[in-house]
Amino acid sequence: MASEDKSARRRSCILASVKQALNEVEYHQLTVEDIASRAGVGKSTIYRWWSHKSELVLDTFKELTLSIFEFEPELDLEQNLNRQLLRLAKALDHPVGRAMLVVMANHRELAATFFKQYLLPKRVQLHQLIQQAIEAGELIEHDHYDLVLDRLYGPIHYQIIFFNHLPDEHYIRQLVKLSLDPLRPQAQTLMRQE
Amino acid sequence: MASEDKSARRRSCILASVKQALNEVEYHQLTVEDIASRAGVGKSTIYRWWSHKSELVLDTFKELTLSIFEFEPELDLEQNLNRQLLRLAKALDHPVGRAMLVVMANHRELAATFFKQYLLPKRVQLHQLIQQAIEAGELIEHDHYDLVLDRLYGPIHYQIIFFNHLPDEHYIRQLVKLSLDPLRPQAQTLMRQE
Amino acid sequence: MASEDKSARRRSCILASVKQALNEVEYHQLTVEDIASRAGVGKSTIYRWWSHKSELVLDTFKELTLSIFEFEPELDLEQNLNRQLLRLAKALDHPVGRAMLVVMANHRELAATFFKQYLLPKRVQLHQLIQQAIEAGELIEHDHYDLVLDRLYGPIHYQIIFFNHLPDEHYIRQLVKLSLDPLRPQAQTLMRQE
Amino acid sequence: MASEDKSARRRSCILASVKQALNEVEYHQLTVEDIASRAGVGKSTIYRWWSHKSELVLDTFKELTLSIFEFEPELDLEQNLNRQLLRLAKALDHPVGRAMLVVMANHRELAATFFKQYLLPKRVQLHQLIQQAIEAGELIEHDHYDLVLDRLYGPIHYQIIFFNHLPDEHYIRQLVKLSLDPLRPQAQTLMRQE
DNA sequence: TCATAATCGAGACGGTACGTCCCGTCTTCCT
DNA sequence: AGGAAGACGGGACGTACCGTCTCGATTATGA
Repeated sequence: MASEDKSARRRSCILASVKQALNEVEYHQLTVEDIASRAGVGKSTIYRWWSHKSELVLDTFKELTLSIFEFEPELDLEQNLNRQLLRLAKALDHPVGRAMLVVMANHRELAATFFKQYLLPKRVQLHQLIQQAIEAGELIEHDHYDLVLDRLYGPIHYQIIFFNHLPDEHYIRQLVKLSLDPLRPQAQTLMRQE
Repeated sequence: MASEDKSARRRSCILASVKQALNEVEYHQLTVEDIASRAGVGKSTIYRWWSHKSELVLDTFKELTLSIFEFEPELDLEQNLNRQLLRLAKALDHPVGRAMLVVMANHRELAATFFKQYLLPKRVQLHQLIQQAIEAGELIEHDHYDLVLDRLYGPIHYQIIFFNHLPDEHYIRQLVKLSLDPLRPQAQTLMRQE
Repeated sequence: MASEDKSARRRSCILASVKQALNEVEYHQLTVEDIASRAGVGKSTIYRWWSHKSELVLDTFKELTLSIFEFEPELDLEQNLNRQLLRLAKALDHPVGRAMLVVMANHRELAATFFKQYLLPKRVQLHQLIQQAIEAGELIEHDHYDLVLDRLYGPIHYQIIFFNHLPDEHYIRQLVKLSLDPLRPQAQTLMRQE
Repeated sequence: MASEDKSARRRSCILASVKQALNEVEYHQLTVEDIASRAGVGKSTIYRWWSHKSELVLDTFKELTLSIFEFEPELDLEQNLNRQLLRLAKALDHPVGRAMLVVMANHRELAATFFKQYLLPKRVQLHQLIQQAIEAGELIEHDHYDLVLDRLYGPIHYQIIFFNHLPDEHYIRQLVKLSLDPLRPQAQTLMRQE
């Protein structure tokens, strides 16, 4: 229906305005009024769909990153991890990602919901990929999956939040390598590498 | 001198009020006026010493954690790491730590200064400790110190910010073990453990 | 239109709150926040329409005195002057008038604008009335209109500001008489009166 | 005693600083701290002698005008009035005079005291001068002394406060003439003049 | 084809915290 | 011992946005 189209177009126009605004100012300088006027929309239209500024930002982040978390079946696990973590790092370092991190820090309840509904599933996908590799005999079994994943995700977030610095490709490749090598069947001679 | 004493007492009274207030509300509900009235102090006194609410929170975190980052010379590296990271985790999970994380996310410039002046030195200490272990032959040499440290610090911050969850002692011991084992001279049989 | 009505009602509600507040405290104790809460209105609503507390007070004085400066065509010049100056005196002695005088003294630029736009026109009206009397032959011509008017207005303001005292009807009648008598055609025997 | 000297010097230095400051800013921008630093004096020294900023300003006005209200016995009444009112007008138009007027408007109680103790005596002197002229047969008797005086003082204050304008010599001479002529024994032909 | 309803922009509103300013007091330290 | 220097508690200021609410103008529909 025409009106749904219009609604949808308006919605993405608003999210685009959030993105545009965040390219110019940080989250705590972001105003709903500014977003509304950029989108040529009334403030009430925004509050009809999002109950808070923070949710608006989370949704913008979602829209922006929906496409980047897909696995490439033609690539192997390591390559997929490299690709994925690099994309994640870039998304987090992007102004919208920064804003999302602010919201996560600011609003614990909102953060919990967003994490469970959006971020956690991505993590689960990755977990499953590793699980498949184990079943395929490419990786040995172990009993600290969470740690393995945290040691992939954690350093990247840490670099961005605390060093204020986007990890480069080399950093990420090394990170993935260090995480996977000990899990390989012939892991006896690891750490002699590079 | 008497006046310095008084000043110092007032200062710590204010910081204590911040801590107390953060035990009741989150950072974004924190009010300078509330802090002032808890401390029995005028708002202007606070703004005389701290230019923003955020700096006040960072200072409170500093005061709270000054004592926890000392190494125990009688313990070995692994034990020291365990002890230290557990304390760090607890500090970050504490309301004041949470607030500090919000400030870090919110104010990038302030965050950069705070990190360089306060957090980074702690990290450097830890780095030196590892370096000493290498020179003592307890650990082998390698060339990705940053990664090693990020893989200690990152997961802890990640757990707290995203899972909203204080890592327990077991998690941390495992984290440290996984980080150190590959660096030990007889690393051939690692990953068979527990 | 409904919205204009509402706006106007809110406006006069705010002005009424100013008046009410000034009945209890003097100008320098007057608080915008207090006015707002009396009017059941947010501080921002006040600042949306008036840029300073002082303008708010001037407007309150205007509203209060709009109706008192009309000439009564059935009365003669002297009676009109008596009536008018008495009303003026009462308005100035009223708490709102006092506050207006404070603002006039305090903010010279604001005072100039207010005087030109509001007070001066009233004075001009009075001047024209005198002029008409001259043309009607009731008063003789002369060449110091300003002085004549200043000698009517000046003493009243002076009494109120410096003697802190509302001139009574008798004072004003005498003031008017002394000002008009020398201007009457048969002025030869003046000052013998009363 | 030396210390009294010093005290007195400090006192007049403070008053001079008030005057200097008022040459640069209006009363409501005047700060005690600024005065203190101009005078090279601590704030507490000021508050030791004056309980409020407003009293300080009134005292400054006193000091500035002490000398201008003396009658010149060699001049006749009209000349003395001219001289005196011109000086008064200039004093009121001076920044310190303006500030005094603000204080008079702002603080009614303070104003009452100041008026009774300082301004009223001057007015009484003038009244006595007129009384002497009556007794000497130069002026006729009448029964509205207050009005006569108010019609001298009032217009001058009115011009300064409302027209924001220092009355010139001509204005004042005319004002005095119009006030005195009707009181002269041969007052029959007045108002024909100039 | 026109009334009638729904939708939306514009932006005013009550509210709250901000960070600033300056008051008049109080303390400290130097001379 | 007294005074400059200036920190202090207090409190109003005027600003900035929040999230809510009201109002017409603009569409979109159904009689």
